Amino acid sequence: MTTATSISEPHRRTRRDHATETAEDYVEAVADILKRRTKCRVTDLARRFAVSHVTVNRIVERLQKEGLLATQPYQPINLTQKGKRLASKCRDRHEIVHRFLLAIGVDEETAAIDAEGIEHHVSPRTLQRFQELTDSQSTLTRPGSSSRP
Amino acid sequence: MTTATSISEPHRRTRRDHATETAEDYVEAVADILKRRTKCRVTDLARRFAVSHVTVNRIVERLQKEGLLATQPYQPINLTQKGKRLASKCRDRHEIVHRFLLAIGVDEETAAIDAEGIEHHVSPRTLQRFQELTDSQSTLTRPGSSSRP
DNA sequence: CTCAAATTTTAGCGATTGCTACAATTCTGT
DNA sequence: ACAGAATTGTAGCAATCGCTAAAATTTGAG
Repeated sequence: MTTATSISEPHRRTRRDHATETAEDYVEAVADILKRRTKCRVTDLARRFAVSHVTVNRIVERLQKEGLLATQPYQPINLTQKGKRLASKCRDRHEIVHRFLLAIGVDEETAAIDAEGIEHHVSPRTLQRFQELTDSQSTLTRPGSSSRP
Repeated sequence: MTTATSISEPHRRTRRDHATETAEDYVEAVADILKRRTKCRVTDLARRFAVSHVTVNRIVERLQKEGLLATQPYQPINLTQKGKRLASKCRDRHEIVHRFLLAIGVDEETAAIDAEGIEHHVSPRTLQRFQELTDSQSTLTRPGSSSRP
């Protein structure tokens, strides 16, 4: 074993992974917005992510090239089939994480925030355990008494 | 509440947050390497993160400007007091997440990988629940029991 | 319809992180 | 001590994401 300290699998190529996270956040957001309103526009995404519309525009452009989003100049944004599939997967994963956090006694607001950050880093195996433990809500929900409101 | 759709707290300014994650990963790595060997060098970090030594070099330079790392040209890398404090905090958090994943029945390898990704996104409150549930290892460790009730 | 408002796009800047190629320095074996 | 190996630093490129300013387009009010 030449360099078997503990390097192998972990430690992602951050740059690429961050771009992937962005893609997931965006398709998830577009899907969510389309569920509430009739169309999703650059401005909607800019508000949601609290960034400028210019930033959104460029990211949408990239995701279009990657075949996740579809749009025409000055027109609303739609999901491709590929985008819909990814959005659905992300949504499921997101909800499992969110419900799990609630199940172990994390308050609603914290759970919402943490789920956003955690969702991209949960492997299928861990996700499955989250799911199982949320379903069989054995004795998890037992925080000394949920925090103070 | 002007725009209280559900935007407020979540959704970080990714760029800044990613830089912060990198900082945490690096001080944590430097601390870990210094615990095993006598000194930490650029090459060690390049191997660990599977990136080129050039990338490491530039990041070390940035973290030095931020007062987390200390080094001289062509010399090994050390942690400043501030860097040590951050590394210690990250290490604790990392271990809590890791142990929690093991406690809920995730296999060792998956737990190691996921802990790396999750650690940066766990709030103090969620971390506390992780800790509490790991300690009181009630009925968590029960993988494979996918029996339907 | 027409003109102003809202929205979207383009141009251009900076920061961070990835790379290769090459130069500079330190380390090592003889 | 010295030459070659290993390590570290520099130069310069690209991708992603953040911004402001200004141009282009669409929308909407009168």
